[in-house]
Amino acid sequence: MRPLFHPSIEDVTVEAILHALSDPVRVAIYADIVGSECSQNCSNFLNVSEKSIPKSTLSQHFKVLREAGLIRGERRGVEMHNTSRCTEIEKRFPGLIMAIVNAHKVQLAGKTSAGKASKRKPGRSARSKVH
Amino acid sequence: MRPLFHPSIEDVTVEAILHALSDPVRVAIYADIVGSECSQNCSNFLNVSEKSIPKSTLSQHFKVLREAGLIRGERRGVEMHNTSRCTEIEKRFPGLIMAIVNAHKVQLAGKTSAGKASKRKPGRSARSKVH
DNA sequence: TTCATTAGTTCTGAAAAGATGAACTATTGA
DNA sequence: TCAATAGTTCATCTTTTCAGAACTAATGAA
Repeated sequence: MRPLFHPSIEDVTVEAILHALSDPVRVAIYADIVGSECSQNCSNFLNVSEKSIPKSTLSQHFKVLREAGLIRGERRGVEMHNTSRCTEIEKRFPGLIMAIVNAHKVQLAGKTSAGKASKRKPGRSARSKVH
Repeated sequence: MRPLFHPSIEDVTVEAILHALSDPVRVAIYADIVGSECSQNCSNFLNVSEKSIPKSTLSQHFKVLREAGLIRGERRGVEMHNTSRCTEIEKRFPGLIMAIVNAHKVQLAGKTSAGKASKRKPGRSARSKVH
């Protein structure tokens, strides 16, 4: 198996980052990786969306995130450990990642309180996470 | 001719914004519109890229920007006046537009000084603008 | 060792999105 | 009324994305 490609930070482009994060599944994945202490493997995201996503598609999504320079993927035995490269990117494009992740939070918050203003269900939050 | 569609600000999504700005031609157009006092019509952008862009393609690009909620297009007589909706978007997604536009500036700056560090040609800047 | 299992990638064909020339619409000015 | 201009829409081609099937590589059990 061909080793995974990761661009060096100076080759990372805004276009690629925006493109990668313009997909709802990919931002969801990325937000989870950024927001989690421990690294995450792909299978944790099989149900990131309403309908479950085929693993070939997930694999492609991870590839897009990797090749945009957003995450680093490391094979650890049989599974994959994905970590975010956000400190590197923060250096190159200050504020970019924060702004995007925040904007997404704003949007999600708006969605759940769509019908009745700021009254949210007491149940589990948007996506429960396995740590 | 069907009147132009503009989403109301609460229907604007991060995904659509990122997608719209993940295209080099579209960010260039958008940056120009944001950075210019007077509104811009489409034909000003026929040479926004190295090779000239067909007007059907330009028209599509403007449509994408409009429907993402990034710009407002108004027919004034025979031509179109495009203005940015950045203050609205700033309210909904604070810092987002700034971060993206800045990131793009960083990237452009890095490109021109690629060979010799921070020594740039004295000529015209990346794109000259007709005001 | 050998085999089954698990995690992920690659291949391939189908579906969706994007680009663009040609035809069209609407406004202006001669 | 007609030509010119600015932009849109349509039809077609190209590119990208999706997802099932087949494949690879590591692990653990027999």
